[in-house]
Amino acid sequence: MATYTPAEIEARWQTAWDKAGIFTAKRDETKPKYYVLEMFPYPSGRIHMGHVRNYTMGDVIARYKMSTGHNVLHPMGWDAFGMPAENAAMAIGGHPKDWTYGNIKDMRGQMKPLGLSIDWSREFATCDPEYYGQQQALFLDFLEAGLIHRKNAQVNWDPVDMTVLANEQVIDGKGWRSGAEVEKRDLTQWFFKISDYAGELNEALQGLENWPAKVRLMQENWIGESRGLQFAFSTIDAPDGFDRVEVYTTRPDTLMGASFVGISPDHPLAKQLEKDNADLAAFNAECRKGGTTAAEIETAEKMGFDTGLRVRHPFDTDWELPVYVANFILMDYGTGAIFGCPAHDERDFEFATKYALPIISTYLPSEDADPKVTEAYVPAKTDKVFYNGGFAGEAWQTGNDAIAAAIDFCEGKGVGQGVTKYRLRDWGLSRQRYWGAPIPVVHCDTCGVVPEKKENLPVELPYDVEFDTPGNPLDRHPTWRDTPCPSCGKPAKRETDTMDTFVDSSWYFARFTSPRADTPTVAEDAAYWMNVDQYIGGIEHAILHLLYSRFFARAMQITGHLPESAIEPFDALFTQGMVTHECYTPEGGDEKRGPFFFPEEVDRDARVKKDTGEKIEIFSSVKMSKSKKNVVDPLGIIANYGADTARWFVLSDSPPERDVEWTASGAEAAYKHLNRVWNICDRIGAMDKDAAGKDDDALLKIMHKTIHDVTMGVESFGFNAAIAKLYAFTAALQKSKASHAAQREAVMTLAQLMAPMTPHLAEDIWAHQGGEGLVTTAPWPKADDKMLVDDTVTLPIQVNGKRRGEIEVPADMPKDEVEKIALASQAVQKALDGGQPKKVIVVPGRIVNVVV
RNA sequence: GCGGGUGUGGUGGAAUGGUAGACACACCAGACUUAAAAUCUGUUGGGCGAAUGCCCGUGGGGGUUCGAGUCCCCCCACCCGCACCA
Repeated sequence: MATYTPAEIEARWQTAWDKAGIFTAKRDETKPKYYVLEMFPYPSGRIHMGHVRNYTMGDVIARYKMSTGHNVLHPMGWDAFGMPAENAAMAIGGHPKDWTYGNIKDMRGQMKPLGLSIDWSREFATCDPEYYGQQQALFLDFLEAGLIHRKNAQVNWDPVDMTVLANEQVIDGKGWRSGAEVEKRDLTQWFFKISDYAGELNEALQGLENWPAKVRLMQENWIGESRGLQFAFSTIDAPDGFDRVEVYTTRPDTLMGASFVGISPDHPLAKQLEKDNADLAAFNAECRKGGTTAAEIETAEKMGFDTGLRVRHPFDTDWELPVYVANFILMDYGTGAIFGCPAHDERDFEFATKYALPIISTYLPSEDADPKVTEAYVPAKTDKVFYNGGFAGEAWQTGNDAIAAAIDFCEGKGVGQGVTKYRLRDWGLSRQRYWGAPIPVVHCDTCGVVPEKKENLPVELPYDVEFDTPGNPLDRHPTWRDTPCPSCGKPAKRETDTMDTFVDSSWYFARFTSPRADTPTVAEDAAYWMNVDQYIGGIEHAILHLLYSRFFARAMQITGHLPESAIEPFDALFTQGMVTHECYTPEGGDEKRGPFFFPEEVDRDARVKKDTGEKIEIFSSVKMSKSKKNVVDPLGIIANYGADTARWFVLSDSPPERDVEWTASGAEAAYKHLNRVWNICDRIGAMDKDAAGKDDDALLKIMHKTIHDVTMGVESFGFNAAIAKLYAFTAALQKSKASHAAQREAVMTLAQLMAPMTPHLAEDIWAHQGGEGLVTTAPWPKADDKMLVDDTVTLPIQVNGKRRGEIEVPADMPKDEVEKIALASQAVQKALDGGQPKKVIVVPGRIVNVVV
């Protein structure tokens, strides 16, 4: 008997697919197109199980769509710019470019054995000058269209290394290399005006019906639309030019509970006042220390500084409020100034308690509540509110009404106006780093900031750079910066900032439609292939990458690079879970700190380390990471079991949107199953072709049900459920005594249904059974509706919602007859005990419930 | 701090508001074998019972419903994101 030899089978079929060229996508107006895309990988140098899972899911969709008559585009590329390449250059020497391209070569070599249906002819890396040159062209077009502007922004500054740090390089407020306390610094930087599109991006979320609701919700919260009142406090004896302090509030209904005005340490007024106030200057400097992340700012202790300045309440000019500088107020949001209402805001309450400011209640939680405020009362939007002073004579039913009514009231009194604001900030794209796409502008002493001419693109990165000192090597390069001004021709300097890598990934999906063109896109190709029909990637990209891409699609449409129909570039989105694994430490080890052992170093069942016999501890499954050593190398799995086993396993055990735990026993089981399928094929091949069988119909009935269920499963990302059905079908086939013809039909259908998941094994079975051509290009099997319906159904009988028996009835029996039979059943008779049922619910084909 | 998510047997998980635990792992028993491995068959949520059966059970507590793992409210635990990581 022959045995299943995945290594040989897989290599053979991959060669066959290559020869047939079936994955090369060409425009074909006669077929419906289908564009399936997995988020492209960062070339770290090694594929991991997360990649295997992500690309296998995309491959299942791509192969399924191919067999249902679609013209499929399924490309792959590399998100190749970014810090790790520079870090590697600094840590181990070498050059980011060499490191990156070396990694790409390695990873491509590791991905090919997976047997993915990828059109490799479209492959590119974002660090290819041919790609980022087109990106620079887009930048220039966006700039001309007014979609990009320059302004100041804060960065993390390491005062010892004299360099800008990424958030992830700031650890506990200190630089990761120098250990120096990080400062916030202002730099002039480029920004995409994404905030101009906040309203539109927010509104269009509603049309993204095939996106997960949670991603839409996360984006909605991120954009953060709010309706509020913008108004000004007039100041008393303030410096020139600061007669008023503009504030924005979403809670104008609590204006009569104001007790202080707070401004950001970066507010112009704070900066003006600190000139004559050393203590305030010191306070502001303290606030500028620490990281720039939202989490750090919001969890930092609330600190304030009384500037001594006073303002007048807009509704009572005798009422004076102090102006504090406070560390929790962001200059980027609203006007950088707020009024504090401690009675109805938890943060303001904390602040007012700390600095002994008045706490004035305007609402009470109930009519007879104690008016003495011991904690902030924040009415929910739908809460009934009980008015307690404030705007005389105004009374509102709920918190929500109160806000809208307060805006009307204030506008009527000439105090400010209602405005809609967004939390979304403009997208800063400048990075003070080498390994990114150079921003194609020139700084000229005469002409100022001048865009580079398109014919001079790409502005290529110089290769001869040094990483021995921190900071941006482009700044130190002796000649690269020198260039004639594109406007006046005099000697000028290039900008040395490069683009955020999120820019690279914000349009790559469009580039795949014409990857070699000398314009960013080609109209006919973009029109044919866009949009991405199915996009697949990690939930960690739910906000930034996906929001930036949506903005880019709009910007590219405005500048003529994408058709209007591609304004939302991803028709359907699927966010898949991670691959996790147990962690192993020595006995008494720490779950978070280790030290850790690799899975192959331990004997899991004996709970010992293999070489030393040392006892080990097993900790729960978490995301695979190098630091925890809980990684399983896909290459090892492929070498031992083959790619089909790896593919089958990552699809089988968990729903795709959830995390999947990699277990050695699970992988082993997947391998055993594929062996079983192979053996069944082998057995059927050896059968007597003419021998009579029995129960052919039963086998074919299961077959058609499986076709139906697997088709539904694949269409709805229910891969794990589809695989469960395939297990059941396999078991039925294994036990079947049906005729050769029926069994052959069954095993060939099994191969077709498995083909998207385990394509190599499926091809081999198909060929063994004499199937025509490749199973990959064979049309998807169709379930025969007649075979799906059963003549009789088993209905559970419930009494008061508890299962008490069952009846078997013809599937098409009318409701009243079912009811009769149910009532006559032993279980119901017993429960009725001679009485009458109060109510009988018959759900046809489902259940009968008798209420007694 | 803010935002999002998850919670079902020993384990991963299944279940358009309609028989909770499909399918798989693990365990146990059996077949085959001199033996082991491989393979095949069967059992397996907990409790009570000789038994047709009965009671309990989807993180905890309430609610809506003829019927709730599923919908609503409150609570607990864990995970993810937070704008210069990709």
